[in-house]
Amino acid sequence: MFKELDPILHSQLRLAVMSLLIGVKEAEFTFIKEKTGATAGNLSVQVQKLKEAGYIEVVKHFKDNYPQTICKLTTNGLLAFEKYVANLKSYLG
Amino acid sequence: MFKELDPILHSQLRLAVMSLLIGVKEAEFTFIKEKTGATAGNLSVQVQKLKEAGYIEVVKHFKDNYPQTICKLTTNGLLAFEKYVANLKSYLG
DNA sequence: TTAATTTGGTTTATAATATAAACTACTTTA
DNA sequence: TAAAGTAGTTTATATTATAAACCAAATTAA
Repeated sequence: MFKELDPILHSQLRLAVMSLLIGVKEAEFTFIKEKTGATAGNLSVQVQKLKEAGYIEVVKHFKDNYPQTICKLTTNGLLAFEKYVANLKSYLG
Repeated sequence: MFKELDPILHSQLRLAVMSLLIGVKEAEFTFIKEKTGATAGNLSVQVQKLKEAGYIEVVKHFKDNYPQTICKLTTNGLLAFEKYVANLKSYLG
C-alpha cells in the first residue's frame, strides 16, 4: 500500500540539496545555501547528515584564500533519491 | 526554485492518511490504522493535527456498542493536498 | 595599523515532531 | 466475575529541525 519514505530524504532541506546536486553533479556550500534559502547553520547540519548517510561526498579546501566546501552526489545517493521518488508516488494517487 | 512544503502534510503518516481519504472520502480510524500500519497512539495524534489544521473532519459516535471515529476530508484538506503535491514536484526533477 | 565588517562555515541550545508506552473506558467471552 | 479484547487518548521520550551563538581567517575603512 504505502511504501516507506527514507527519513534521511524526507526532509525539505535535505531533499532540496539532493535535488540540486542531481542537476549539477557538484556544488559549493554557498551556492546551495543561496538556492535553498537555508541558513548556514541548518545547511551545515543537513549536509553532515547526507554525508554520514553516504548520499553525498563533501570536500573542503581553500579557494581564493577562503574556505570552500564542495558537495557531490554519490551513486548511493542517486539510487536512494530515485527510490524515494518512486516510493513517494504511492502517496500521491 | 523550491516551493514550500506544508509541514502538516510533509509527514509520512499524515500524508498517508490524507492519501487514503482522498480515495474513499470517509474512513474509520481502525481502517486507516490497518492500511497505514500505524500504532493507534501515533495515529490518534496525527488525526488530531489534521483536524486542527482543518484538513479533515472527525466524527465520533458509537457503532455496535463500541466507540467509532470517522474521518473525512474537507475541501481545504483537498486543496492543501493538491498544493503539496504540486509544490513537491519542484524537488523531483 | 587596528578596529569593524564580511566570508564561510561549525557547534550548541532550543523548539518542534514523531513515536511508543502507558493508560482509560467500556465490551465480550469464558 | 475475572480475563481478554476493542477503540481509542494521554503522556513521556527520542528524534529532528532550526536558530542563535560562536570561530577563524580575510577584507575594508578610519
